Amino acid sequence: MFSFTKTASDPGSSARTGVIHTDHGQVQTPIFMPVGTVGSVKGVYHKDLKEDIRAEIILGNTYHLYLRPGLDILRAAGGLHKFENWDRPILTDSGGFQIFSLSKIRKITAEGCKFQSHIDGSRHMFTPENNVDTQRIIGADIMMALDECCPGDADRRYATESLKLTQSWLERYSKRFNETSPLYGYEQTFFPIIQGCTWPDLRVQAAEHALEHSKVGIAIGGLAVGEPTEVMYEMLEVLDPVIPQDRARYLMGVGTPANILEGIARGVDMFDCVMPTRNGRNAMLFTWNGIMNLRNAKWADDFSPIDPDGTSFVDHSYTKAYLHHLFIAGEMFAAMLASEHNLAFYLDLVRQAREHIKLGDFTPWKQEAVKHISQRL
RNA sequence: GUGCGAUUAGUUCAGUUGGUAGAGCACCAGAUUGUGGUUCUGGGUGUCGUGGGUUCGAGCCCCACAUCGCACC
Repeated sequence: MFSFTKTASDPGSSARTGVIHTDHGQVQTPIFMPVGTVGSVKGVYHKDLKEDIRAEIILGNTYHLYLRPGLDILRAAGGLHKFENWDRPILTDSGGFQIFSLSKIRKITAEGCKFQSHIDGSRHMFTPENNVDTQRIIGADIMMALDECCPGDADRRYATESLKLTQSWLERYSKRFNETSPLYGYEQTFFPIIQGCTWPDLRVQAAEHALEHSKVGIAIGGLAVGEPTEVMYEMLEVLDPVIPQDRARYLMGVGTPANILEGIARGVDMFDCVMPTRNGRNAMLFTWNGIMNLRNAKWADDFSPIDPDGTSFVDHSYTKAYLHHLFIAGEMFAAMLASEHNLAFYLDLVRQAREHIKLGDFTPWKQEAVKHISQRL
């Protein structure tokens, strides 16, 4: 039975721990979910993802998987889990964000969203109904509702109209979800998404509506899309008391290590972000001591381990000088090592957060940690 | 040996009728938040082969030399 159970809470903040039960196993929260857009966490073996990084759940993306390899292949493969050989939980984003960020030519109507493929320009349409069907075929444990991601600098009028559309799509999505069944023998659930841009009253209204369609969890979307970080935190503080304690809260697309700890302090349980992998491929490494750009010339002759405090085997097997060399040489191994390190760090980050919540000293621990992890090395 | 051509940033090259130099890549930095192995922003790092000459002024015109390339004895 799909469920979320809160297991402990921090006395000094809204931070809490919990467990999500799925047919593919449990997920301890707070959790960070590595992003595996097209059915792979770029450059990382599944073996390492499980044993070294200790990922408990990964993402897939409906927009990308729908375009490639396409629904026929995914159905024939028996769903994404079998296709990519991942037996732990998967969450799929609906593709609403990609339509917002990738497609130059898109037309949003009450019916749905027409868009052109970024690959070949072919024309497609997502509706709440076919988006449910598509995510059924992909077979994610957690499906995300189709929404419109409102830009961070949108005006009130746009945000209001956008929210109305997201809400009507949610009702149709929910209806379709309840009329259909999983295709592969394990249970699926879906998370509605709270929009409302940066207006507290819109956010509250969005949350109350979304909660009507929430069973296990609920997502907070439309943040970290251009608004100041402080505004993002304010929105989380507005939503925290509105969302019942028995729902998993997922802050979509966030963020930096500091963002994650601050999000946890404001009651968020789940995070995903391309930052550890995409920025990792671009030589940015996150550590407990701060952020390094391994392309910088100053690492060229630093023969110390990549990260003496790191939990990944790569942290102790290779030196900064070597990784610097690989980046300058354009070797794909550089991207692999950096991705592995960063994901291991992100998972260690939330693991330690969980431990300190259980110990009851999360708040002072977090304040100290944020100082260190944010500085530039 | 002779003739022709070349020589400008790390590299490949551009450089107006003479007014102390630019571009791509590389390099050096910064950005990146529900991923197109990206993308964007900023930075010029130079004894214009060497030495003379003409000129108010030479990367550019003239002479010599050096090096490289091609062709021909």
